[in-house]
Amino acid sequence: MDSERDYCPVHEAIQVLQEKWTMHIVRALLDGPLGFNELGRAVGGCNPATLKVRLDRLEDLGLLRRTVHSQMPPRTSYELASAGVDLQRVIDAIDAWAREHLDVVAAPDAEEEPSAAVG
Amino acid sequence: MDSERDYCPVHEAIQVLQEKWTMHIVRALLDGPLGFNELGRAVGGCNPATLKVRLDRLEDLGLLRRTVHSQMPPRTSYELASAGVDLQRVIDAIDAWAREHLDVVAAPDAEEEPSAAVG
DNA sequence: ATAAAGCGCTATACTATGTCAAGTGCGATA
DNA sequence: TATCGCACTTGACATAGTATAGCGCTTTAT
Repeated sequence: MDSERDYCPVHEAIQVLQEKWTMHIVRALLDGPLGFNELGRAVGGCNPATLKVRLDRLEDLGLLRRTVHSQMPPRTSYELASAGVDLQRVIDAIDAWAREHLDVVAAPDAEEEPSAAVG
Repeated sequence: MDSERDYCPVHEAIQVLQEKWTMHIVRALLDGPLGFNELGRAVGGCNPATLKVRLDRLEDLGLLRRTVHSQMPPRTSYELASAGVDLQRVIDAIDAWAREHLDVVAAPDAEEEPSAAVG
């Protein structure tokens, strides 16, 4: 299906980023490495099954690194690789957009003009 | 659940953007208004049921505008509102990231260094 | 010493989300 | 005249995500 048209990296990127929890995971890890359960909580309660699947995929794509510190008791940490860190730009863009447009939705005050006061 | 912690627009934005097809829809509409089926095809084959749900939500959020040109035969067009157009930044960021990092995945050539030749 | 909690998962059974196919009523095209 | 295409809607289905429990072990609390 994808391979029929010429390969489009943006399309591919969107496919990855739109999976549930993925962006939250990236965002959480931008603040520094976290353990498995810790990360699950940081993103707002992702269940372990899904979390593992996402993490594996992101590791495969080279966006993050998994480091096992000890088998027993289990201790692992997940940390963004440079390709993952570069997603900061994306998160920042979303952040900027959200502050400008979603706050308005939350507080229906202005209608058309974003006015000058944002930051 | 969300309302327990203080409201976070970024989190909210991610919730919207991570729904399947949403970013593809926005991206497609950045090139100009499209009809319903046309849009479905442009995003790569979204089914009408999901497409309608997304479109309604995006309209609710004020990201796009739906214009009915005629009831019978049906003719409608979907067009980004200014809040939607502003997502261009987000798409651009994803685009830039994807070109730098996902192309490497598609063409396993270099390993660590993205080298100088990208564009 | 003993009990409870927590780590990083995995398995299982479940719900929600997204998909496919068909169908509507009419006008344009073949 | 038959077929297609428009913008959807409906309902049966497949897939994606969720909740819960549990593993073997260590640390902390009692």
